[in-house]
This record gives sequence, structure tokens and C-alpha cells, in this order.
Amino acid sequence: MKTTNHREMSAEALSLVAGRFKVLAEPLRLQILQVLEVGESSVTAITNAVRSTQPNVSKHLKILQDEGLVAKRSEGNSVFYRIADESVFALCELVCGSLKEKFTERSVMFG
Amino acid sequence: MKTTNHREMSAEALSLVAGRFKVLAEPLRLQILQVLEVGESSVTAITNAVRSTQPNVSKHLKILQDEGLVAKRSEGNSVFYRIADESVFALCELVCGSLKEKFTERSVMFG
DNA sequence: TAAGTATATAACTATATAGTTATATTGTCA
DNA sequence: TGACAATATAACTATATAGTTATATACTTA
Repeated sequence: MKTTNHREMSAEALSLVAGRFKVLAEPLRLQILQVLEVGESSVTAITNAVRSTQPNVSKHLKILQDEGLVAKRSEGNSVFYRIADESVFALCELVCGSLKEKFTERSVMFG
Repeated sequence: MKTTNHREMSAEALSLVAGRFKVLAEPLRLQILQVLEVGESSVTAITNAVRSTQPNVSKHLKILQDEGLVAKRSEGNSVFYRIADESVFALCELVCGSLKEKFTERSVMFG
């Protein structure tokens, strides 16, 4: 049974979808997700991996968590974050494919 | 042959992917895309359908076009826009599915 | 040509947020 | 307990952009 109705989508639903895209619309957050794709990681380790500051990374992690994309686990002094929603990688895959097509087309335009 | 390398992604590539998400991170632009999903449409018709102002819709259409998501065709006085990249609908589908899961989980949390 | 219609653009305002710096909080270990 | 380490948060600044209003541009038709 198909439950999605493509003919109409409430303003609220559109806002939620846009909100998900907004969370992914930040290169640093995408980079953090890529780090976590390998496996769970502490805030310090993530901070080093993405070459940003700790407060900035913490803030982005909170945004990702609020959106349900990552989850965390405390161990002693450290907090380990992990991917909580694998669909983000499928999204990135789709975008990469589309971008590749887009640039191929434009490249062809110039012979 | 698989061409995408998941281990590394350049800062530039991440910016492009984030940029695509940014374009989709606006409810009104998603609404415009939904209107165009049905078929090509003039700026005036789109403006009426999404209940916004003409200049605002024109601006959003330009953003969508720059990203390669829509294309246009002039006919007399009017300009007709159409979907140029169907992948956006697959993206929205994925997000909708993920959001549904997310809210189902949270709903279950409350019994 | 003049009036009307459709679209695009420019200038502006208001708002959201990424990044920084400083600090608070919490846990570890000597 | 005191010093240190890891994380979170608050306050701030700078920047980006959605929406509005006014206007420019281009086409149509009387």
C-alpha cells in the first residue's frame, strides 16, 4: 500500500522536509557525517578530523542530533557520536550523481 | 565501474553538495517544484499556485535554474518553467521516508 | 504609438545562523 | 581536594538571504 500522496503536501510537511535539507546544507556538517560514516567518534576526534573548533563542532552535533541524524553515548569524560540515520548517505549519493550529470552537460556545452 | 570514492571528498565537492541541499532548504522552492512536477507552468501561474508575490517567485525560480533544477522557455510575453532534474523528487521521497520513521520512533517513545 | 501584461531586477529590511571567545559543567586522576 | 581534560553553552559579530516595494524590460494588441 502506498501511503505518500504526491498531489498534495501540507505546508507543515514541506517545512519539515526543507528543515532536513537545511541541516544538510552546511559543508561542515556533511564533513562530520562523513567522519561518523567510518564509525563512532568523540567530539575531540571529530574536531581534529574536520579541523574546526570544539564549540563549533559541538553546536553542529547538536543540530544533527536534533534532526535525528546522529546519536550520542557518554563514556567517562567523553561523548561518542554515531550515525543514527543512514539515509543521509543515500541523499548525498543522489546529489553527487545529479551534480556529476549537471557538470558533464555543461562541459559538453563547451565542446 | 564505481567512480565515487567514499573515503575522501574534497572541500569543494562538499560545498557543491551542501549548495544543492541549500537550494532545497526552502519550503517555497519545494512548493514550486511540486507545482512543476505536474507540468510546465508560467511564472504567473506558479505565483498563484504557491500564493506568493511575483518578484519573490521569480527570484526563487532563478535560484532553482542556477542549480540546474528547472529550465525555462519563453513564449510571447510569458516564460514557462519546467523540471530539469527529476532527482529532486527522489530526494524528497527519501527525506519523507526518513522523517516518517523519525516521528514514528518518537511516537512509540510515548507509548 | 500608447496602454496593458508578464517577467526580471534593484534596493531595502528583517531574520537566521556560522564561527569565535569566554565560561560553565562534568568527569578523571594525582 | 585540586589540577586537568572533555564537552556544552552563552554572548557576540559578521554574513547570507527571504520577502517587500518600486521600477525596468520586453512583448502584445488596440
